[in-house]
Amino acid sequence: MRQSREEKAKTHERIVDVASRRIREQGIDRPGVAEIMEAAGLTHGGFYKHFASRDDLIAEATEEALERSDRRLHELTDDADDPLAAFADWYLSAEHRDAPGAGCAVAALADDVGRGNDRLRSAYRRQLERYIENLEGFLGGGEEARERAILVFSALVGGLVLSRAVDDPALSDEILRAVRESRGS
Amino acid sequence: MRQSREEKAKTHERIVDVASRRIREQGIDRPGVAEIMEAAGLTHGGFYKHFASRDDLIAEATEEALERSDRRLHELTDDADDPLAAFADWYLSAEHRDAPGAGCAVAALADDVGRGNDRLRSAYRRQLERYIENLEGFLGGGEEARERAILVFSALVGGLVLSRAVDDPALSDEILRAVRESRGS
DNA sequence: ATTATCTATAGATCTATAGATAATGC
DNA sequence: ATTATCTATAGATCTATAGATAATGC
Repeated sequence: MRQSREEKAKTHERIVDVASRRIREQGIDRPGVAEIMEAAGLTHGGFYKHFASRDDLIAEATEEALERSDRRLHELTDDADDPLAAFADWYLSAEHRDAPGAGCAVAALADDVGRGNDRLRSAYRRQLERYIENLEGFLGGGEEARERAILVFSALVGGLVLSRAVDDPALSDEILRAVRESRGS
Repeated sequence: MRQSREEKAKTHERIVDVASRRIREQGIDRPGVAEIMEAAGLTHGGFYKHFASRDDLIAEATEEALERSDRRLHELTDDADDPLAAFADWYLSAEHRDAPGAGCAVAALADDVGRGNDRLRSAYRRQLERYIENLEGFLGGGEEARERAILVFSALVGGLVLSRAVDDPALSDEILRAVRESRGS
């Protein structure tokens, strides 16, 4: 059942999309090649005609997840009156907390990338820089805007990962609320 | 080469110590039973006389790493004039960033615990509550001290994990400095 | 003829167990 | 006699490859 070249490109994309979701949900180490291929509607044997290795897919999937995070930021803020509020309210929402597979890769993969290879760390740094630049703009630019942007984004990431790790829903909500309402001030 | 009961208890502790360090360095999934036992100076066969399963060791090692984080906080702050500054300065130091295996487990294991089982999440929540209570005290108590404690700790955790994940040393230092100097204000 | 995917499997790695060994402790 | 650790290995799982199949595209 061979597909056309165009179909193959779509298949490739589908594998990367599935993987980019699974690694945010399960971490970089857990999802196996067979699991990812099955979720993409394929058998695992064909995998190596698309990727040189599992590591290669993970790197592509990480890059895709990070770029998707950037597109999300623009969707949320491009037309917003108060872009910082729009972004922070989504970032620290229960919806975002409860759907890591569709959420910010900078938060979901922070610890994994900290232990990862150069390709992962480089993609991660590029996306973090984009986040910081955007927040800097939201904060009006000026003298200490970059420093404040870094502080605000650190609090958002920290609040989100903490809210996901605790087993007490009330505490989890409290964390989201506390960081959201202060908005780093 | 049998050891005494007392020796066995020490061996058990040594295995847990090694594991608590390795999981902070490599993540919860990576270090294998054989690797941990070898680092503890043992062969892997004896492992199951100490633990029911690998999961069981990981849970004990996570609990140990979290409690160690609490002891560290007290060492740093019990005699400090400005306990918040003493804690934040260590938390966001290059030394802490560069030695995750000996550092705060709440940061090193945040994403892993978010994907983990109830035992891990429960231990994590208990340690996070202790951190918050202590920071609340450092902030002088009062009306909004708890909310501010949550905000400050979120920024510390976020700043640390971001500084570890990026591949640019200058940016990494900048993140530590930005969050440290603002101290959540 | 080429190639995208499938079936089948080799080889490596990892958890867990079985049985042997040798020192402890009743 | 009991038991802490060791050697050896079973069984499962995972990455990667080989060869077959069937549709594309020169």
